[in-house]
Amino acid sequence: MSRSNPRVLSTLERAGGFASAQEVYRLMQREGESIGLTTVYRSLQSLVNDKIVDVLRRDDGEAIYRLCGDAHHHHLVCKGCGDTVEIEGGVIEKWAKTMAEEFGFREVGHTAEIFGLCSKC
Amino acid sequence: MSRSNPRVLSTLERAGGFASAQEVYRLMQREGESIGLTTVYRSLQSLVNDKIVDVLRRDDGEAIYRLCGDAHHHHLVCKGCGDTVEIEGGVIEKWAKTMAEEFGFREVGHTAEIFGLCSKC
DNA sequence: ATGGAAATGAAAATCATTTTCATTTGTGAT
DNA sequence: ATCACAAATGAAAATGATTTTCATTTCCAT
Repeated sequence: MSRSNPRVLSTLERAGGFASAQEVYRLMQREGESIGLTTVYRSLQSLVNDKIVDVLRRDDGEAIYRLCGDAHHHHLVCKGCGDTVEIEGGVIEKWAKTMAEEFGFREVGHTAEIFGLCSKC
Repeated sequence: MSRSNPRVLSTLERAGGFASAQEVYRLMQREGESIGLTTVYRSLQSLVNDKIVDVLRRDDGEAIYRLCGDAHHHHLVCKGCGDTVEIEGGVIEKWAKTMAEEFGFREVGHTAEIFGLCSKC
Protein backbone atom coordinates (compact mmCIF):
# COMPACT_ATOMS: atom_id res chain seq x y z
CA MET A 1 0.00 0.00 0.00
CA SER A 2 1.03 3.59 -0.28
CA ARG A 3 -0.06 6.74 1.43
CA SER A 4 -1.26 9.72 -0.50
CA ASN A 5 1.25 12.33 -1.49
CA PRO A 6 -0.02 15.48 0.26
CA ARG A 7 0.76 17.68 -2.73
CA VAL A 8 -1.79 15.76 -4.76
CA LEU A 9 -4.58 16.55 -2.33
CA SER A 10 -3.55 20.16 -2.11
CA THR A 11 -3.54 20.43 -5.89
CA LEU A 12 -6.96 18.86 -6.14
CA GLU A 13 -8.20 21.42 -3.64
CA ARG A 14 -6.67 24.24 -5.63
CA ALA A 15 -8.32 22.89 -8.78
CA GLY A 16 -11.69 23.63 -7.25
CA GLY A 17 -11.97 20.22 -5.66
CA PHE A 18 -12.86 18.68 -9.00
CA ALA A 19 -10.43 17.26 -11.57
CA SER A 20 -9.25 14.17 -13.40
CA ALA A 21 -5.96 12.45 -12.59
CA GLN A 22 -4.46 13.73 -15.82
CA GLU A 23 -5.53 17.25 -15.00
CA VAL A 24 -4.06 17.12 -11.52
CA TYR A 25 -0.83 15.86 -13.07
CA ARG A 26 -0.68 18.56 -15.73
CA LEU A 27 -1.48 21.21 -13.15
CA MET A 28 1.35 20.07 -10.92
CA GLN A 29 3.75 20.05 -13.84
CA ARG A 30 2.76 23.53 -14.88
CA GLU A 31 3.44 24.66 -11.35
CA GLY A 32 6.88 23.15 -11.49
CA GLU A 33 6.23 20.31 -9.06
CA SER A 34 8.22 17.21 -9.75
CA ILE A 35 5.92 14.23 -9.59
CA GLY A 36 5.16 11.19 -11.70
CA LEU A 37 1.80 10.36 -13.20
CA THR A 38 1.86 7.03 -11.41
CA THR A 39 2.09 8.72 -8.05
CA VAL A 40 -0.82 10.97 -8.89
CA TYR A 41 -2.96 7.95 -9.71
CA ARG A 42 -1.87 6.10 -6.60
CA SER A 43 -2.48 9.07 -4.36
CA LEU A 44 -5.93 9.68 -5.74
CA GLN A 45 -6.83 6.03 -5.29
CA SER A 46 -5.63 6.11 -1.75
CA LEU A 47 -7.71 9.22 -1.10
CA VAL A 48 -10.71 7.40 -2.50
CA ASN A 49 -10.07 4.44 -0.18
CA ASP A 50 -9.85 6.79 2.74
CA LYS A 51 -13.09 8.36 1.57
CA ILE A 52 -11.52 11.78 1.39
CA VAL A 53 -12.38 12.09 -2.26
CA ASP A 54 -15.19 10.80 -4.37
CA VAL A 55 -14.84 9.47 -7.88
CA LEU A 56 -17.33 9.78 -10.67
CA ARG A 57 -17.21 9.66 -14.45
CA ARG A 58 -17.26 12.22 -17.19
CA ASP A 59 -19.38 11.54 -20.23
CA ASP A 60 -16.28 10.34 -22.06
CA GLY A 61 -15.50 7.85 -19.32
CA GLU A 62 -12.59 9.69 -17.73
CA ALA A 63 -12.62 9.43 -13.94
CA ILE A 64 -12.94 12.67 -12.08
CA TYR A 65 -12.04 13.03 -8.46
CA ARG A 66 -13.63 15.44 -6.10
CA LEU A 67 -13.36 16.30 -2.48
CA CYS A 68 -16.37 15.14 -0.62
CA GLY A 69 -17.84 15.65 2.78
CA ASP A 70 -18.47 12.84 5.21
CA ALA A 71 -22.18 12.52 4.47
CA HIS A 72 -23.35 10.17 1.72
CA HIS A 73 -24.89 12.30 -0.97
CA HIS A 74 -25.71 12.39 -4.64
CA HIS A 75 -24.86 14.77 -7.43
CA LEU A 76 -26.54 17.04 -9.86
CA VAL A 77 -23.97 17.61 -12.60
CA CYS A 78 -24.09 20.14 -15.40
CA LYS A 79 -23.22 18.62 -18.77
CA GLY A 80 -22.15 22.03 -19.99
CA CYS A 81 -19.76 23.44 -17.42
CA GLY A 82 -19.27 20.50 -15.09
CA ASP A 83 -20.66 22.41 -12.14
CA THR A 84 -21.82 20.06 -9.45
CA VAL A 85 -24.37 20.42 -6.73
CA GLU A 86 -24.55 17.99 -3.85
CA ILE A 87 -28.10 16.98 -3.27
CA GLU A 88 -30.04 15.13 -0.69
CA GLY A 89 -31.10 11.63 -1.53
CA GLY A 90 -32.94 10.11 1.39
CA VAL A 91 -35.57 8.89 -1.03
CA ILE A 92 -32.93 6.94 -2.90
CA GLU A 93 -31.60 5.22 0.20
CA LYS A 94 -35.07 4.00 1.02
CA TRP A 95 -35.74 2.93 -2.55
CA ALA A 96 -32.49 0.95 -2.73
CA LYS A 97 -33.16 -0.76 0.55
CA THR A 98 -36.72 -1.68 -0.37
CA MET A 99 -35.79 -3.06 -3.77
CA ALA A 100 -32.85 -5.04 -2.40
CA GLU A 101 -35.06 -6.66 0.21
CA GLU A 102 -37.75 -7.48 -2.30
CA PHE A 103 -35.28 -9.41 -4.47
CA GLY A 104 -33.20 -10.89 -1.68
CA PHE A 105 -30.01 -8.95 -2.35
CA ARG A 106 -27.40 -8.41 0.36
CA GLU A 107 -24.53 -5.96 0.79
CA VAL A 108 -26.13 -3.46 -1.51
CA GLY A 109 -24.79 -0.15 -2.60
CA HIS A 110 -26.14 2.20 -5.20
CA THR A 111 -25.34 5.07 -7.51
CA ALA A 112 -27.66 7.84 -8.49
CA GLU A 113 -26.69 10.94 -10.40
CA ILE A 114 -28.74 13.52 -12.18
CA PHE A 115 -27.28 15.40 -15.10
CA GLY A 116 -28.57 18.22 -17.25
CA LEU A 117 -27.88 21.83 -18.16
CA CYS A 118 -27.63 24.37 -15.39
CA SER A 119 -29.25 27.80 -15.62
CA LYS A 120 -26.00 29.40 -16.86
CA CYS A 121 -25.44 26.99 -19.72
CA MET B 1 -22.21 8.29 -41.67
CA SER B 2 -23.40 4.75 -41.26
CA ARG B 3 -26.68 3.23 -40.35
CA SER B 4 -27.02 0.76 -37.55
CA ASN B 5 -26.69 -2.89 -38.31
CA PRO B 6 -30.09 -4.30 -37.28
CA ARG B 7 -28.51 -7.41 -35.76
CA VAL B 8 -26.76 -5.22 -33.22
CA LEU B 9 -30.02 -3.76 -31.99
CA SER B 10 -31.66 -7.16 -31.86
CA THR B 11 -28.74 -8.54 -29.87
CA LEU B 12 -28.89 -5.67 -27.42
CA GLU B 13 -32.59 -6.39 -26.97
CA ARG B 14 -31.89 -10.04 -26.36
CA ALA B 15 -29.25 -9.10 -23.78
CA GLY B 16 -32.00 -7.59 -21.65
CA GLY B 17 -31.66 -4.20 -23.26
CA PHE B 18 -28.48 -3.53 -21.30
CA ALA B 19 -24.89 -4.31 -22.32
CA SER B 20 -21.50 -2.92 -23.25
CA ALA B 21 -20.20 -2.88 -26.81
CA GLN B 22 -17.75 -5.64 -26.01
CA GLU B 23 -20.52 -7.75 -24.53
CA VAL B 24 -22.76 -7.29 -27.53
CA TYR B 25 -19.83 -8.30 -29.73
CA ARG B 26 -18.99 -11.40 -27.70
CA LEU B 27 -22.64 -12.39 -27.58
CA MET B 28 -22.94 -12.16 -31.34
CA GLN B 29 -19.79 -14.21 -31.80
CA ARG B 30 -21.01 -16.89 -29.45
CA GLU B 31 -24.20 -17.07 -31.48
CA GLY B 32 -22.21 -17.55 -34.64
CA GLU B 33 -22.96 -14.17 -36.15
CA SER B 34 -20.23 -12.81 -38.34
CA ILE B 35 -19.60 -9.20 -37.44
CA GLY B 36 -16.66 -6.96 -36.65
CA LEU B 37 -16.13 -5.11 -33.39
CA THR B 38 -15.90 -1.86 -35.33
CA THR B 39 -19.34 -2.34 -36.74
CA VAL B 40 -20.74 -3.02 -33.30
CA TYR B 41 -19.31 0.24 -32.03
CA ARG B 42 -20.52 2.16 -35.03
CA SER B 43 -23.99 0.71 -34.81
CA LEU B 44 -24.31 1.48 -31.14
CA GLN B 45 -23.16 5.03 -31.70
CA SER B 46 -25.64 5.47 -34.46
CA LEU B 47 -28.39 4.13 -32.22
CA VAL B 48 -27.35 6.66 -29.59
CA ASN B 49 -27.53 9.47 -32.15
CA ASP B 50 -30.99 8.34 -33.16
CA LYS B 51 -31.92 8.28 -29.48
CA ILE B 52 -32.92 4.65 -29.70
CA VAL B 53 -30.43 3.69 -27.05
CA ASP B 54 -29.03 5.48 -24.07
CA VAL B 55 -25.44 5.32 -22.93
CA LEU B 56 -24.15 5.36 -19.39
CA ARG B 57 -21.00 4.28 -17.60
CA ARG B 58 -20.06 1.38 -15.41
CA ASP B 59 -17.96 2.06 -12.35
CA ASP B 60 -14.88 1.00 -14.30
CA GLY B 61 -15.63 3.50 -17.04
CA GLU B 62 -16.87 1.06 -19.64
CA ALA B 63 -19.79 2.41 -21.63
CA ILE B 64 -23.01 0.48 -21.37
CA TYR B 65 -25.81 0.87 -23.84
CA ARG B 66 -29.42 0.34 -23.02
CA LEU B 67 -32.62 0.57 -24.93
CA CYS B 68 -34.47 3.63 -23.90
CA GLY B 69 -37.70 5.29 -24.54
CA ASP B 70 -41.00 3.76 -23.61
CA ALA B 71 -40.23 1.70 -20.52
CA HIS B 72 -37.60 3.57 -18.59
CA HIS B 73 -36.44 1.40 -15.73
CA HIS B 74 -33.50 0.78 -13.44
CA HIS B 75 -31.36 -2.19 -12.55
CA LEU B 76 -30.45 -4.31 -9.62
CA VAL B 77 -27.16 -5.96 -10.51
CA CYS B 78 -25.45 -8.82 -8.72
CA LYS B 79 -21.75 -8.19 -8.14
CA GLY B 80 -21.18 -11.93 -7.97
CA CYS B 81 -22.81 -13.43 -11.04
CA GLY B 82 -23.79 -10.35 -12.97
CA ASP B 83 -27.47 -11.26 -12.93
CA THR B 84 -29.64 -8.25 -13.52
CA VAL B 85 -33.17 -7.53 -12.46
CA GLU B 86 -35.14 -4.71 -13.99
CA ILE B 87 -36.85 -2.75 -11.31
CA GLU B 88 -39.37 -0.01 -11.14
CA GLY B 89 -38.12 3.45 -10.32
CA GLY B 90 -41.02 5.87 -10.28
CA VAL B 91 -39.65 7.32 -7.08
CA ILE B 92 -36.41 8.16 -8.85
CA GLU B 93 -38.12 9.93 -11.71
CA LYS B 94 -39.93 12.15 -9.28
CA TRP B 95 -36.77 12.76 -7.27
CA ALA B 96 -34.81 13.73 -10.36
CA LYS B 97 -37.50 16.05 -11.57
CA THR B 98 -37.88 17.75 -8.20
CA MET B 99 -34.16 18.24 -7.71
CA ALA B 100 -33.64 19.54 -11.22
CA GLU B 101 -36.39 22.10 -10.77
CA GLU B 102 -35.07 23.19 -7.43
CA PHE B 103 -31.68 24.01 -8.93
CA GLY B 104 -32.89 25.31 -12.26
CA PHE B 105 -31.50 22.50 -14.44
CA ARG B 106 -32.93 21.73 -17.86
CA GLU B 107 -32.77 18.72 -20.15
CA VAL B 108 -32.10 16.41 -17.28
CA GLY B 109 -31.46 12.71 -17.32
CA HIS B 110 -30.37 10.47 -14.54
CA THR B 111 -28.78 7.19 -13.68
CA ALA B 112 -29.61 5.02 -10.74
CA GLU B 113 -28.41 1.50 -10.23
CA ILE B 114 -28.38 -0.75 -7.23
CA PHE B 115 -25.74 -3.44 -6.85
CA GLY B 116 -25.17 -6.13 -4.30
CA LEU B 117 -25.07 -9.89 -3.90
CA CYS B 118 -28.06 -11.91 -5.00
CA SER B 119 -29.47 -14.77 -2.95
CA LYS B 120 -27.50 -17.36 -4.94
CA CYS B 121 -24.13 -15.71 -4.46
C1' DA C 1 -23.17 -4.11 -66.50
C1' DT C 2 -21.10 0.34 -64.35
C1' DG C 3 -20.08 3.87 -61.17
C1' DG C 4 -20.37 5.68 -56.92
C1' DA C 5 -21.98 5.80 -52.24
C1' DA C 6 -22.50 3.32 -47.99
C1' DA C 7 -21.10 -0.50 -45.05
C1' DT C 8 -17.71 -3.50 -43.33
C1' DG C 9 -13.80 -5.17 -40.69
C1' DA C 10 -8.74 -5.94 -39.85
C1' DA C 11 -5.18 -3.64 -38.16
C1' DA C 12 -3.09 0.41 -36.25
C1' DA C 13 -3.59 4.44 -33.35
C1' DT C 14 -5.21 6.70 -29.13
C1' DC C 15 -5.86 7.48 -24.47
C1' DA C 16 -6.73 6.70 -19.65
C1' DT C 17 -5.35 3.65 -16.31
C1' DT C 18 -2.71 -0.19 -14.15
C1' DT C 19 1.24 -3.02 -13.53
C1' DT C 20 6.11 -4.03 -13.23
C1' DC C 21 10.30 -3.30 -11.50
C1' DA C 22 14.45 -1.03 -10.44
C1' DT C 23 15.80 2.93 -7.79
C1' DT C 24 15.48 6.30 -4.13
C1' DT C 25 14.07 7.86 0.30
C1' DG C 26 12.92 7.52 5.09
C1' DT C 27 13.31 5.34 9.51
C1' DG C 28 14.55 2.68 13.26
C1' DA C 29 18.00 -0.22 15.45
C1' DT C 30 22.76 -0.81 16.52
C1' DA D 1 27.23 7.38 11.50
C1' DT D 2 26.03 2.92 9.49
C1' DC D 3 23.33 -0.89 8.20
C1' DA D 4 18.97 -2.97 6.92
C1' DC D 5 14.57 -2.96 5.49
C1' DA D 6 10.07 -1.07 4.40
C1' DA D 7 7.63 2.39 1.90
C1' DA D 8 7.44 5.66 -1.88
C1' DT D 9 8.53 6.92 -6.42
C1' DG D 10 8.44 7.09 -11.41
C1' DA D 11 9.83 5.43 -16.12
C1' DA D 12 8.47 2.32 -19.13
C1' DA D 13 5.67 -1.48 -20.57
C1' DA D 14 1.15 -3.68 -20.47
C1' DT D 15 -3.85 -3.45 -20.66
C1' DG D 16 -8.29 -2.58 -22.32
C1' DA D 17 -11.87 0.11 -24.30
C1' DT D 18 -12.72 2.99 -28.03
C1' DT D 19 -11.61 5.41 -32.41
C1' DT D 20 -9.41 5.98 -36.75
C1' DT D 21 -7.59 4.49 -41.12
C1' DC D 22 -8.02 2.45 -45.21
C1' DA D 23 -8.65 -1.09 -48.46
C1' DT D 24 -12.36 -4.09 -49.73
C1' DT D 25 -17.07 -5.53 -50.37
C1' DT D 26 -21.98 -4.79 -50.86
C1' DC D 27 -25.89 -2.12 -52.68
C1' DC D 28 -28.39 0.52 -55.57
C1' DA D 29 -29.64 3.55 -59.23
C1' DT D 30 -28.68 4.39 -63.79
